[in-house]
Amino acid sequence: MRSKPTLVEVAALAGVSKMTASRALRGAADVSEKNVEKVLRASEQIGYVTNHLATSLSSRTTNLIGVIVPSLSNVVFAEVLAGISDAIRDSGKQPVFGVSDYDAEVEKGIIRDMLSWRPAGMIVTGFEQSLQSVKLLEGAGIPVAQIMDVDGDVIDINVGLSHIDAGRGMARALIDHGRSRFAYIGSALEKDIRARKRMEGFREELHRAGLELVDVKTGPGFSSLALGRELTLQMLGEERDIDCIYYSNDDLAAGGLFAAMAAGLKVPEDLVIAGFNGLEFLEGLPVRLATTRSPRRQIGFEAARVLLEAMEGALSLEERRLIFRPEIDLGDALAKA
Amino acid sequence: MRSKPTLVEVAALAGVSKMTASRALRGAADVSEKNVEKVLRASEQIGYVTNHLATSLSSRTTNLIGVIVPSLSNVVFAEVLAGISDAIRDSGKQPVFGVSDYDAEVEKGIIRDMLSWRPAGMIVTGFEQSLQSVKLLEGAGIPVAQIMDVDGDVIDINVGLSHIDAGRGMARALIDHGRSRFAYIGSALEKDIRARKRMEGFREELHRAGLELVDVKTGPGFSSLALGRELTLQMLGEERDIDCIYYSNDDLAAGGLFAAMAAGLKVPEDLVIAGFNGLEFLEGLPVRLATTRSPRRQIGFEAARVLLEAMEGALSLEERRLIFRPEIDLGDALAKA
DNA sequence: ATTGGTACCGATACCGGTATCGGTACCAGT
DNA sequence: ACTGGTACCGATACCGGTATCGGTACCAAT
Repeated sequence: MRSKPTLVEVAALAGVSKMTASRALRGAADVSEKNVEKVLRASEQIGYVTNHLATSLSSRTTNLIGVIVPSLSNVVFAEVLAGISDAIRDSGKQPVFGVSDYDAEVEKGIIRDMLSWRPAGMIVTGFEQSLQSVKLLEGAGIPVAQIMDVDGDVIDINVGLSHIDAGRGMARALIDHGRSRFAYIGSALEKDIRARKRMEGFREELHRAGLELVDVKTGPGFSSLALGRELTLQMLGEERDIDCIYYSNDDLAAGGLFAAMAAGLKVPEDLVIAGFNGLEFLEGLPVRLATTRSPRRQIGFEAARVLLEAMEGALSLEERRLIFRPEIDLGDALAKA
Repeated sequence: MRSKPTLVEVAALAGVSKMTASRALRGAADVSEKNVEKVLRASEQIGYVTNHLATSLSSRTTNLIGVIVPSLSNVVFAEVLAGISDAIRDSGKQPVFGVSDYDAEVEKGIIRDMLSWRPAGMIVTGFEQSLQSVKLLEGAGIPVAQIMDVDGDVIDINVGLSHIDAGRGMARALIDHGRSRFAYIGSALEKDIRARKRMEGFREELHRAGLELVDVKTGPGFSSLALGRELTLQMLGEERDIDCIYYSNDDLAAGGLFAAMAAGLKVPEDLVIAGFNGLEFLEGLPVRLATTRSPRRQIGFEAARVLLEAMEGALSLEERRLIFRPEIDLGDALAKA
């Protein structure tokens, strides 16, 4: 099988040196119009595709940006990735995605793999990197952004929101709304550290108000409607007279809504249901649930933007931190306060 | 900034030639135990990370597999990617993801970018590649898998299901179930070719039974609960006495369910709602909707598996085709037939 | 005619690895 | 002592580009 054409072949066809061909293809200066023309035509004709391996090795820079998220089955991260893509669209940079599955060991492997391609920058989720991962990232000599969370030790760049605050804020809002018998339902808290932080913030704020969680139920696996429904049915069956349930996310909360409906409860009158994320699908539900809108797309966008800037010139410490304030929305509960 | 350590530095520290260091690190033969030991220790000590750019350029092979999906906000593709990851986990290969946003031009750009890294194989979604894309892929001299769909011109490897058949099958099942006044609700049909194929298969089968679509509504954007709800409310408002709506996917269908509930209709007794995909979240809904289960994770897995095999040895034509039969599930409608 | 500047071009030396091939050392067999 | 085989090692030549630097041609100014 004939292998792919190389630059020398293009150059030969165009009747110039490979150096001139290289310049022409890159749109560099110091090439005559005529030759640019010839090279482009030659390149087109034999279907030349640049070999980035050689380019990057030679120039000692790549256009790669490594991005690691914990999951893709969660739309949240799809939106983060979309934000990142938006931000780097016209930069000539190229994102490379990896999924860690909420596992620090897996993440370490991905980081190693990615660094072996000498990316120009890295974006990782949260602060749960293993010590080795941190060392790898620090040693890479490239800008590194940690996103989504802000409660942790920053390696270099940090863009996100405080999940502890998010939990506190929701608790505050719900207390102000007049609720008093709170419960919590979550899943995979051992892995989803940010969900746990929200729960802890929530509990803390309750505590400050002299309240506590009447009941807590957690289940295996990640956010799923069915699990939320299941756990909620169980909880409601125990007749603890709960008037508000905080869920670790919107998916579980929606499942909770169906459970409440099945149990004949009015939402939000009898039971306020609060989730987290502010996912779009909430708008299609029969009831507007309470939630905290996380600016996930923006987080992706801004993280990538700052990363690009950091790749250009030096940024000050505060330019490397971006903290978003999550927006609390009580949904239908607000109207009926 | 000191740049990353190279192989020669490892070799120097270990007191061997870089060739020996190279062999030791790769676990190749022809190196004494003693030297392997020394090299490994030296490598560890200075934190050596192999430079894949050089490795791949030199060896003229990469461990990269390019994967292009149209969207990530659709869980379906997240699951496809998960299947692919599973399949190549222990192969030493590394997936690289790209998102085309259902745009053939964007896809072409991504294909170019990916090919410039000389991947060992490519996986693309559907058959909607531009002519240029096809030429690029064919010229790359690597195995190429087209997934999800099977109704089209195959470049090399094909793993998926027939969406036309899926549409036909659902129509057949619903007719057999006793429904007769059908409507269709979909979104972004101009871009989502597979959804359109399902619709056409559906319509065709109705036609064969002497029936037709009483109403068709489509909206902008992609699958969303809110849109499904909206369009369904509109449709129900027109009082066309519809007893079954086929949606382009489960998300819209779920929105349709809420609309039906809001309109006081009993599902599935008064109105059968049918979607597509068999997403997990259906299990959390108050009613089991009708749907077609697409084996998306398997498709990803098998496509990657066949791709890997194709990279090893030659595969016969039929080994390069895998057609899954979608499984139709009428949900609660079945019980109440 | 000489000088200086500008525009353009190509030879050469890498980038950081691996393929290849020709040693050297050492031991077994005769 | 000589031969042949095995185990191990390193020099060298690439892979396919780009950085660098030193030309050459040509024109304007002196």
